[in-house]
Amino acid sequence: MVTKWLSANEMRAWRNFIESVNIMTAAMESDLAGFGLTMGDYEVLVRLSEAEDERMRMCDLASVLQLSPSGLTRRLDGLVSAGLVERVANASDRRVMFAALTPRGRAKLAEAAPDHVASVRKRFFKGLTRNQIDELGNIFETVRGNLTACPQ
Amino acid sequence: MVTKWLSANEMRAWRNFIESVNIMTAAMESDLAGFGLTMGDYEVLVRLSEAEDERMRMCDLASVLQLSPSGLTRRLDGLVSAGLVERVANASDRRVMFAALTPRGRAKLAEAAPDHVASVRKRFFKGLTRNQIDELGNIFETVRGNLTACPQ
DNA sequence: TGCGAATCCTTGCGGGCACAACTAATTTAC
DNA sequence: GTAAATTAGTTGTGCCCGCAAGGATTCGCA
Repeated sequence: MVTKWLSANEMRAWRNFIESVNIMTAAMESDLAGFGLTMGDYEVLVRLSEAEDERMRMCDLASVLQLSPSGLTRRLDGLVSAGLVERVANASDRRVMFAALTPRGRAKLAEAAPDHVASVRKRFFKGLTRNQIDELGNIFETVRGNLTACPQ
Repeated sequence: MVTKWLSANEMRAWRNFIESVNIMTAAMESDLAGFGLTMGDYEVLVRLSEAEDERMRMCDLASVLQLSPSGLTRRLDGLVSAGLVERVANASDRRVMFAALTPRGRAKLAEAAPDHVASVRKRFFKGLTRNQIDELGNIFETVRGNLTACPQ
């Protein structure tokens, strides 16, 4: 089979994308470090804050966070010992554990969120037009759809 | 200071972007695993193959790969023991080490590249129009420029 | 020339995560 | 109704990486 290499414009898009992701994640990670949170921690707090009763089953949380079961267990360990999240057993199905936001977790998220949003603006949206932002939404909706459609 | 939260279209762009990155990197990592390479390994081989004499100074390589010095040392350890890269001392400045592609490294890259390109098409470009790809190049050129302009 | 500062790389250490194996609980199938 | 299969979560192990410290070399400037 003949390989169809990337065209010049594809290569430009791909390289700029990959390098942006690498640099941006490092920068945003360090932006959040001042609050004693990693981006992974922050994601957990956001997801829980948006969930019904501010709690989610471990497996659902692992799924949306794109994390292995063991990875989530360890990430939660840190958040639990920091008092931001607590584990809650479920009486009706004793296999499952809920991760639940604590008042301290809610407060920590409220404290960090404005800074994080500013970080997203500074690192990502700065200099982009309204049309470009809409187009980004379209493009990555397509990409995400493809990825979930053919998972392997 | 009043927080300027993300608008609906900004939130849509950001979420789709983040989730796409998470899922895509995992998928492409597993695509490459069949060749015994991680994406990090592959990046090293690509950079070296494009460099003059197929070799780069460790610190330059670490810089372009967005990697700490120790991280690069360890990543090279694996590639060296696999025989894909070799360390070459520099007589004129004995502090520096070169990472140099070996014939086996060149062959491994040639072997894996077609599959990797197909992976990029399948995971990223699939379903995007020519205009969207060009716009992606523009957008992430802006983003990358911002990131390198204000490193912290 | 000589000594302190800077540069380059490696090593010790610890954190974060995946895989596999394990326990516990629930569901399915016969 | 019970055994097998499935599901949920944790733990052991190992890899990858960053930070801090250290050793070697070179540079800068008096």
